[in-house]
Amino acid sequence: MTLNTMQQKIDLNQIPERSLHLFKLLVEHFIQDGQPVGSRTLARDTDLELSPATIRNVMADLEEMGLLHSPHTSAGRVPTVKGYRLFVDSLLRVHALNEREIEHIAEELKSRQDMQSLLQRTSNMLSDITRLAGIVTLPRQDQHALKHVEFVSLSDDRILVILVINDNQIQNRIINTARVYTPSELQQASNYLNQKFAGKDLATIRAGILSELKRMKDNVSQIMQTAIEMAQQAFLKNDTGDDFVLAGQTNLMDVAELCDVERLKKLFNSFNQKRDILHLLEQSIHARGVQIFIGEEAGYDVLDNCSVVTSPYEVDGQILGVLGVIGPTRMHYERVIPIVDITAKMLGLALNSQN
Amino acid sequence: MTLNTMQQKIDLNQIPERSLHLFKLLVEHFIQDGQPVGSRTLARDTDLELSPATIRNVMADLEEMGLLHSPHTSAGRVPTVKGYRLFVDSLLRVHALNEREIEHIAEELKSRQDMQSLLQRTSNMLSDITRLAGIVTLPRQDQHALKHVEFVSLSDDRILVILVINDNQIQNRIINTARVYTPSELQQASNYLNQKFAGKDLATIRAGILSELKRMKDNVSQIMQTAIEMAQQAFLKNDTGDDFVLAGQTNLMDVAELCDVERLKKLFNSFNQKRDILHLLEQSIHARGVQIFIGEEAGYDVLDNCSVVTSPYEVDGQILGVLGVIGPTRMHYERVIPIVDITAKMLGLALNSQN
DNA sequence: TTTTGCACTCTTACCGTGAGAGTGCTAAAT
DNA sequence: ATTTAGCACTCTCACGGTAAGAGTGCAAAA
Repeated sequence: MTLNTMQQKIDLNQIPERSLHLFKLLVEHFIQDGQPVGSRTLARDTDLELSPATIRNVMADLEEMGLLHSPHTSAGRVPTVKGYRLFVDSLLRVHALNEREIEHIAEELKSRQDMQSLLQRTSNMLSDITRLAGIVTLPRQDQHALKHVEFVSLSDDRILVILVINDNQIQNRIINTARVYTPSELQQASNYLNQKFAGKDLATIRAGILSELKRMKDNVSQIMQTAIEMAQQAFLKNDTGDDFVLAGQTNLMDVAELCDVERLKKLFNSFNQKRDILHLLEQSIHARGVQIFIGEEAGYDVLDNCSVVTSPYEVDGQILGVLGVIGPTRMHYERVIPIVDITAKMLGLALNSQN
Repeated sequence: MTLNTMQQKIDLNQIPERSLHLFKLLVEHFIQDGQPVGSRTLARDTDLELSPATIRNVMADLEEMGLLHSPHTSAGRVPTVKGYRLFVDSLLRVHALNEREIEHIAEELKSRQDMQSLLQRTSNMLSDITRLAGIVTLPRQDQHALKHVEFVSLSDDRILVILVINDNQIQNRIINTARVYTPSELQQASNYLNQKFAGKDLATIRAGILSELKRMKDNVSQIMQTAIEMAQQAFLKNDTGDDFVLAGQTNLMDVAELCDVERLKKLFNSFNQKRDILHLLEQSIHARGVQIFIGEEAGYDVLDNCSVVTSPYEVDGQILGVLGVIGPTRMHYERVIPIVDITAKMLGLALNSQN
């Protein structure tokens, strides 16, 4: 399996077979142990019978093309971002996971719980088996169907709204009201709303509420009026800010190239602010299959030296969200990619079986 | 305001006034800039007209008593854990917060929302104004009153249970059932349970359910049976593991004495596992007022070089949980202590006003 | 086109040195 | 009996020099 290219600046045919082979070897070597790779090492490791000098020439060419880089005169070479791109898009062959691993993932995801917990668990699992940071976005709820709405009076002017969305997502909100509502009013209101809106998606419901409000001037049953008053607040778009779950951040502290407190702090802060990471993830929500962001390619400089491997997850062909893994550019892509891929699929299945 | 002592190994009267004065000065100096403090510096900074040599003698005595420590021969002195203890318990005078600060805290806490969000917000605020890590435990729910229970059918064998506890805490659980329940069955069951158990605390309810189960053999109305079946699962004790909210961990990355990736990793991991931290916090749940844990005093070696300042928060005289701040032993106690103190009180007020 | 040989560069670890900071001790001063 | 001055001592830290090692690039030979 070879990944489809995202941006193809390099013409594969322009590069001799042998150079590509050596390049691939070099990247693999570097991913393995993080040290710049020199010509001697490479000569020893390949079955091509070549002298270090020849390999030096090849490496010089590759450097010219912008695929490699020397930290300094007498260090070996290290892949550039462009180099990683080429490697990942055209050279890498991922291993299929063995059955035991697949089994393990399936096992981990099959428990029957609400969606939030399931996603949390997925994130944990991703970080555990990759030893990197796992990330899973919560689904946008707009396009999903309301299953049930319920009101509970908390105090004179505070009402708890419970929205059940799509059979497995539960959302609680508290709304403040201008007057006291009796339990039976609330009961009737929720009956009315459930009858009218259950099964519709939230965006539609919001629109529906507005049109009801207009009609209300004319013929107003008391029940309807209460219901609509409630609903107006209850269905307000709320950006919880709680848009993804992250796990295993501490795994990143083991990675040598990120092992600088300043850098780590910036990275962790951007995890907390969520904004940048969210932007990045949104970019991949409509990609088919696994997508890979390398280093600051995407323009977020906190992600310097980091790669993000993502895949959307879906139920019934509808994309709900994105999951993936954040780690150093120097990660074992051939292992991480299929893990992300399979996990996304399994999560889709797990969510589907809940209906 | 002087804090009451927790363990008093040092007899204050055994130490000359002057030594105490110098000791206090030294600790304050060290807290200020983190460098070991030498005799010259101290001689310069005090208004006592003493030569460095005299001060050296005093310092030697203090070291003898185990209050100070020299990193090496020709460094200045640094407080030991025992030294901090003395400082915090007997020497420190905390500044009252100025009105602007109190105002700010009140402002931050007065929004009317559910308890979980309020606690999250409190934690954030603590970390923001102290520039350290803020922590707030979620209340143990056993002793609190059930306000309302509600069942929603999700699919044939899955039912959503919504528990409203104490007017402001909401808990969702999903339970699996052996057979299909109709909506009206669920409705009747919840009516029954609400009528029977609303206002009682969860522990009592669990006990009540057991005794109902026994009685059931005799006279069984269908409704009751359903209700008790549901309730049995619904009120199972669940340790969510989600027992405290932490904020501002990244603030700890600025602290020089923790600025070692290994150490930070251990610390963050213990935050994630929650167990140790929770144990520590539980120790202070029945203390009156602010309590301070210094370094590995409490036996958790991840907290080496860290102090934890806590205070329980309460509503109507009943302690709900604990909040506080985690930072380096070298923190500005005279500022942090009143912040934690006031925040706990304000949080109590904020929670109270919700009823 | 590939290889050999070689000079060159850069990093890293190691060592020795000297300045600076702070100590402890002894003897003198108050 | 304290306090102080004087002084030798110790330890850290920053600096510079050196030598080893790794890897390069280039020119000339194969």
